[in-house]
Amino acid sequence: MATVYDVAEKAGVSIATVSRVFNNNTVSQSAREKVTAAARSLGYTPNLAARSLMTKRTDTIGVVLPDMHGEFFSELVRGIDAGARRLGLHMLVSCSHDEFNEMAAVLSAMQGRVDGVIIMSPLIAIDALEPHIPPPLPAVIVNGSGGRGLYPEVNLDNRAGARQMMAHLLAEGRRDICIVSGPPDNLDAEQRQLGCVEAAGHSDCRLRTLAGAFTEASGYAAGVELLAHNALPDAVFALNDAMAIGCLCALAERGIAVPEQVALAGFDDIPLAQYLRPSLTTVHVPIADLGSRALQRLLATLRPGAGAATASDVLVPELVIRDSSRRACAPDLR
Amino acid sequence: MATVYDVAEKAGVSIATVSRVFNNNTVSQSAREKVTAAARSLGYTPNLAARSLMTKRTDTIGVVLPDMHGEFFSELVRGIDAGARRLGLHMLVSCSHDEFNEMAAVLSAMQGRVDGVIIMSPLIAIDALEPHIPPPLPAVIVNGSGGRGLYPEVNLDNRAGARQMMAHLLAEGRRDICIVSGPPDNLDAEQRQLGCVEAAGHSDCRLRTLAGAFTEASGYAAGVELLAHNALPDAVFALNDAMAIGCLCALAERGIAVPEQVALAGFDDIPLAQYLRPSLTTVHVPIADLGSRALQRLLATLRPGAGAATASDVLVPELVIRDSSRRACAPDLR
DNA sequence: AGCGGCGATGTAAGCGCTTACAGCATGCCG
DNA sequence: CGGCATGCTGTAAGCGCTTACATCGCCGCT
Repeated sequence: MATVYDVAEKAGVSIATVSRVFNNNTVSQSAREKVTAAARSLGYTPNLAARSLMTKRTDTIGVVLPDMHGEFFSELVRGIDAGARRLGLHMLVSCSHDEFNEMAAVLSAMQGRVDGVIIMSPLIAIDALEPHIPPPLPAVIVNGSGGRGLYPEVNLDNRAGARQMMAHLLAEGRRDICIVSGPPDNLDAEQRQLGCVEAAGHSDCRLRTLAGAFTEASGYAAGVELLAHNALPDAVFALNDAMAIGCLCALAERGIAVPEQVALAGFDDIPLAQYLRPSLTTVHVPIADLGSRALQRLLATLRPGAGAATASDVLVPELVIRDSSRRACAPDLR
Repeated sequence: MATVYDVAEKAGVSIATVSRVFNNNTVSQSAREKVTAAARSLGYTPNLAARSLMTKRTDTIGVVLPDMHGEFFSELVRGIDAGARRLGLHMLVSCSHDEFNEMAAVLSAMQGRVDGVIIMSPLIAIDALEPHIPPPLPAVIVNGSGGRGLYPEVNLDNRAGARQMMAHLLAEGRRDICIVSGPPDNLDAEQRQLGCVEAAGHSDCRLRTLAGAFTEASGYAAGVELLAHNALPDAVFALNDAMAIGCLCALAERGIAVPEQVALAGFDDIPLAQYLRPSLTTVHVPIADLGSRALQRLLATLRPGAGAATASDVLVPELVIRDSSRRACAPDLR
């Protein structure tokens, strides 16, 4: 590999000039041309390790995810990537498998490789995690909670989303609602459930809960369970779309008509929610926005004064009403 | 940040000893203990930039993806991540948006940040890309084609998968088959289509093609198109599951019974394919395997002699027959 | 004509680390 | 008891880069 010395020699200038050319500092036009020509002919690329040794920057941001399953994860990364690319930043991605020790390990391994990290941690409470974030490392928490304000957070208002959905179901006249919950200790799941309970509290409806795990299989199981006891509710609100799909499958197999006999609702608005039969009523979560917002926040701490930090860091999801919950089900022919 | 010097001073040893402790070289037990104690109390972490400056390794591998949409991408990354973690490697992820210039830019930006790259490029022909891969950078191509053997490749046998599916549809007695194709220039799509044509050639069936784009929306549009002309085929083979779902939606809306009137098949076997009504017959693609296989391959070139390089680098997908294509549709009650 | 100022360039000092090499005990051999 | 292999440890030389500081023309000014 060619170094600054090789380029300097070939161009007939000093290494400082070469370096300045690559860092957009003041260099005469003629010198700049000589250097670029020499660099090209030698196939020179600055050694980034050496550079970050001097500058103490890596131009890389770390992304720590709970897991890498499904739509949700890819959307988030996409949101972050879009912004990062524009700013010439790279993305170091790792996942913690929702395991505390792994999380700590990942974090300390990122130390020195990244300028900052975006941590998504719906399962692990942030305050337990904080001591494990290497102190000088700027971090932004996405979708976590329980932080003590040490790090900026970007959250989704899961509770508000759940309340909206409940309000909709109640407005449609549903009074016996069954929630299919998320995995234990999952913060998203907890918040969504909380929202449901809140909304139900203001009404005269009956609310039951069935255990789920945010997977299609668990939704299916919940649907089967529901039918086994011969006590079909008015409406089923699965706390994410994957479970709603599983549940829909179980209901359809047994010939239960949705939404005529039971209304069904999900949460997340994954792309194909609208292509199910019946199309799925759900809560739209702007996942990619969550990612790009987190990046903005991180950059605000990284390069103070650069981007105006967004005022709010709570995104409110939006109710999407489709066929699976409509009383008068006029087939939507688009 | 503490450096080797600080640790050395605190531990009463030389910096060489400190370094040796962190690189598992021969150090006396007593020295090792003193150093680890000092390091811990100072919160010392080796500066990785400095380390790679010396060792010329980054312990990071790059992953260049066409895009970051959906299940496919996340599965692939998951497959790579799993292996990388075990080996203490990091993952630098970027995406090229299927754009040639972006791809070249991403690749050159990775230069010096990674020890090798895994490139997935179903749209951009490899031989055009090769000149843009920085020469000293080991690379593995996933799911690309047109390479001139400069880099190892890991491919999926899309053709074989499509042939299997066609054989199945023919065996079920379908004779008027409509393919919903993928986006133009997409290699996966081309191979799958080729497989279909091959299989049809050996039979007396009629084969038509409708343009698609691997999205739910394009599948839906294809379904609408099919119905508009009042010329329903025996079977629809969408070249990926997303389109099959869109198509199923269109058919269901018009009251077409699947599989009674039309058989429907997809390709990919995304997790929820089995939770559709009817459950979707498809071709199972071991995406995560593709990723981990690529990683193995990359490591074989990175650390010669380490892992026995896998003999084959073509994965054959597997036919998964579900309800959407069965003649006698006994509802599968699981 | 001489001088202050300014922009372009070169020199050299590190950034924090690994590692070749040398030095120094120690224990064993003849 | 001297000599030598052996095992730790320290010294110092970089890895390739950025950047403070010094240098040096050169211009425009009085």
